[in-house]
Formats: sequence, structure tokens, C-alpha cells
Amino acid sequence: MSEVRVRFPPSPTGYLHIGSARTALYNWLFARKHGGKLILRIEDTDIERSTQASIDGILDGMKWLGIDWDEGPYYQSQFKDEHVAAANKLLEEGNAYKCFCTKEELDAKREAARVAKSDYGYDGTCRALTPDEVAEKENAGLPYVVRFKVPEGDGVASFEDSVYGKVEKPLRDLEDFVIVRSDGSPLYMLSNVVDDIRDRITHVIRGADGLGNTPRQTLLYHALGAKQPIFAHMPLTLDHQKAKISKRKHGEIVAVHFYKEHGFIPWALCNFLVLLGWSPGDDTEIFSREELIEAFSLERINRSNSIFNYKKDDPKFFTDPKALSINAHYLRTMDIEVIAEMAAEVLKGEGIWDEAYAGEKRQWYLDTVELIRTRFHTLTDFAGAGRAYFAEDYEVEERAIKKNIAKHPDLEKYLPQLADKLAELPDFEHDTVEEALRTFCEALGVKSGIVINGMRTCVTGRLAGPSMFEALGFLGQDRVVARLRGSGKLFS
RNA sequence: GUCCCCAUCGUCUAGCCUGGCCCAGGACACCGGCCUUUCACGCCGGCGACAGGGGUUCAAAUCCCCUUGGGGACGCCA
Repeated sequence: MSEVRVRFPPSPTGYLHIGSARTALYNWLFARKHGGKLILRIEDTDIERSTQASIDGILDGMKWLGIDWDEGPYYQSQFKDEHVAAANKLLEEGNAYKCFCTKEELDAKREAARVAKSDYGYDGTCRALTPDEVAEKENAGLPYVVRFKVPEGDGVASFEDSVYGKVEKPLRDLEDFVIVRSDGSPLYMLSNVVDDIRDRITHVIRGADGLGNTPRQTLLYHALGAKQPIFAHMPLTLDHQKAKISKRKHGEIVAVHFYKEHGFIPWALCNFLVLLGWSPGDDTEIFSREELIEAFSLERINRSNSIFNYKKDDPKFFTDPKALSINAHYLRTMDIEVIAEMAAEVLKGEGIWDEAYAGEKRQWYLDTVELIRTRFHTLTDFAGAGRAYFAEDYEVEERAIKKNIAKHPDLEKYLPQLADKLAELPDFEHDTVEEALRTFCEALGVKSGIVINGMRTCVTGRLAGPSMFEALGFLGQDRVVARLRGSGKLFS
């Protein structure tokens, strides 16, 4: 096989959404697996809706995900001349013709067909025009579109699809479709094929919504004298109502940047997305980059659509639970240095980063991240649930106060007393602190659990967290003592 | 409406091509237990599906047909 060349052709009409990211990912995986090239082509021919901000967003999203490309970005709009030239070639060789039917006439025919409950396809009125008639209309200044001349007869347009197998469409079911607008601008159907031919694309991997117009595109390849690529149509991702996930309908939740902002690890999102419509055939679900590239294949892509399982306003899961669980898995198993770096970005974003964490407190920082990461799901938790380890402005959970403070009013006296005891300690080692606390509790005749939990609420702001004695060591004597002395505010 | 595609636990899926090893396996979620003076992790267990109906066959989740449900394509959008 010659070099594998695939492409990802987003249209820059909004942010990069996860469905597109999945398409990019599949293409990328295929290219990497076969030592091929991924070409990034921005399909910006819809000038009305294309924006530079969107282009930037898409590039940023891909970079963040780690989906790198080998060529491009190319811009479809720069190749307009080529598209027009291709249309002219088709015209000259008799594979296309000028159509003078007006939009109104076509709408009327379409409407009539609808009323008659019959199928509508362009009836070929202008196909029969003689060269003289065409010249006459053109000279009269009548606007026209260019239509592709679908071959007549009993033939079929067919192509090989790595997911769907051999796909055939009878030519008689295909109408003479428009390839150039009346204003002279080429249509997607044509541009896309011309670009893929120029970019020497060998495999077109795209959403199943492209399946329907593939037969027409194969006709274009043939008429343009090019070999058609191998196609692979991937199933669509739907929402719970079985509607295609879209920016319009679902908003931010389907945007790649949303996941970046909500503390996702890029690769975790990729790992989740690849599983939507593909599986390796065994029970593996967590893959390193190398493993996934090795395991990936077009043939194992599913044919049925999958559902992106998120429920709006779900208090517990802000996105698909599986995505969250995969992210949490990476969060607690990836190399601690890497996680610490990602967490650092979050802390910097929150303005609670201390440069010392990269210097003299480096080891403390690493150990702290290690201590708390097992119960987190996203990177943002380091600045949320884990805030007390890095800053003084942490919030104390309402339910923690309710359960561990309010029920034990005596703590209002005990906690400051405990602070004094702890302040006297020669060191703040695990055993030293534990012994001091147990002695303290015994002297007062109070159960240590009550004091421990009250203390946890006070010094970490949380109902749950790491073993208290361990956590205290990380917080340090000074901070613990100060926080316990200020515990009075919890009782108001 | 016409054409095409799809159909296994709530969700992602394995198994389907090459029928028996499947009274259907894994993961997430959920429930229970162990661990833990909290929580999480981890471990153990539980709940939970072959859309329905007909065939074919000694045998069907797997093959065939019909029904139903869902999706897509039918633009001078991309």
C-alpha cells in the first residue's frame, strides 16, 4: 500500500466539539498506526459563518488533545480556482451541464412531488438543452448553476467502506446534483473531492452522515479521472433523546474547551471518545497512546450510533459518568510529576500557586498531590476540594459543619485547647501528633473520633479526606494551630 | 414521503461474519460487604440486556423473513 494519507476537515463555524474531536482522533490514530500523514484542512468556504476565532479554537483544541497533524492547516477557500477549474473540466468533457432552472421552478416541482407523495429528484430539464439553446440563454444573461451529469443506465455507484462493507447505490436513484452555484462558487460536494484528490487522500474517515453523499462523490472521482479512496464511516454520537449532539442544542458540554476548563486530562478525554463507537475486541478500556495506536483499526468500528450519556442538571455528574471515571483513573495513576504539573496550572489559574512548590517545597508539593489525588475526579478538584492544602481561603462544607461540628458543641472549647497542646509539640510527626491527640481526648473523656472529625472539618474544610494524622503532617504545625485557634467562626 | 443504515444490561460495549464453549462476558453507574474512627482508592458480591413475531436447524444473540423502534441522506449548507 502506498503511504496512508488521511485528513480532518473541520468547518470553522464554532468551537471544536467532541464529535469532531472524535473524528479527528480516529483519523489521527489511523495515520499514526500506518506511519501515514494527517492533513488538517479548514473548510472555510461558508464565509458567512466562518470565523478566525473558531479556527483558533479548533487548532487550540487539537493541540490540547495532543492530536498533531503533519500537513496544513490548508484553507479550502484558497483553492477555489481549482474547484472551478474542475467544474469547467467536467463541463468540457460532457460530465456536467449548465442548468437555467430557477430556484422558484425547482421549489415548485419539489412541492408538487411532496404533495403527490412521490420521490423528488431533478428532472433533467436542462440536460437536454442543445448547445445553441445554452448559448442563447447565456447571452440573455440568465443565471445558471452547473449540474453533474449522473450516468444513465442500470449501473451503480459503489465504494468500499471499511465499516459498512461494500455499499452500492443504483445510478437511477441519483439526481443530477449541483456542483457550482449561480454566483460561480463551487459547492462542498465538489470542493471536498477536488481537495481530497489534490491532497492525495487514501482513506476518508468521517461521520456516518457523510454516507449518503458518498455515492455521488465517487462519481465525481471517476469523472475527474481519480482513484477513489477507501471510505470509513463512523457511527454518530447522539444524546439521550437520540438527537445528534450539536453545539446549538447542547452548548458547552459538547465543546472540547469545556473539558479543558473542567479539569480533564487531555488523553483521558481521547480515551473516552475513542470508546464511543470502537472497541478493541477484548476487555481493555484504558490505553496509553502507543497501545491505542497499536490496537486501533477501522474494521472494529461499530455500525450503530452511540449515546453520549450526560443528563442536564445531574447534580452528581456534570458529564458522561464514564468520561469522569476514566479521567479519575488517569488522575490517580499517571506519573505524579505529570499530574503535579497539571495541578500546578490549575493552582496558578486560581492564583494560589506558590513558586516555592517548584523550589524548596517541591517535595512537599509532590507528596501532597499524591496524598489527595486518589479521591479526585478532575484537576480542578485540587483548587476546590483540595484547596485547604494550598490556601487559606478555603470554604468549609455545609454538610461537614452539620455532621461534625454542630452536633458537638463542646468542640468550640476543645479545638482551641487542642491548638495550644499541638503548638507545644517539639515536632509534628505522625506518631507525635497522634499521641498528643489521644492523650488530650482521654484527659477530657471524649471520643477521639469526634475530635478528629471536628478537626478535619476545621483544618481542611471537608467532610471527607485523607487520614487525619497524615494530613496534619502535610498541613504543618503552624497552619493547623492557627486554623484550630480560628475555629470559633464555625460555631456561629 | 422515498432510499439507505442500525437494533445485546440505564450507558459504552464483547460475542454475530465462520450457529453449539453464552440460562450472554467486561466497563461505567447503582446497591451491599470488607478495608478505614471520615471519605476515596482497592478487593469481594449483587442488580441488570439478546426489541417483538415467525421461520431454518438436533441446536439461534448468532442465518432468513416480517413488524416495531431509532438514525441518516434526500439543498444553489458544510
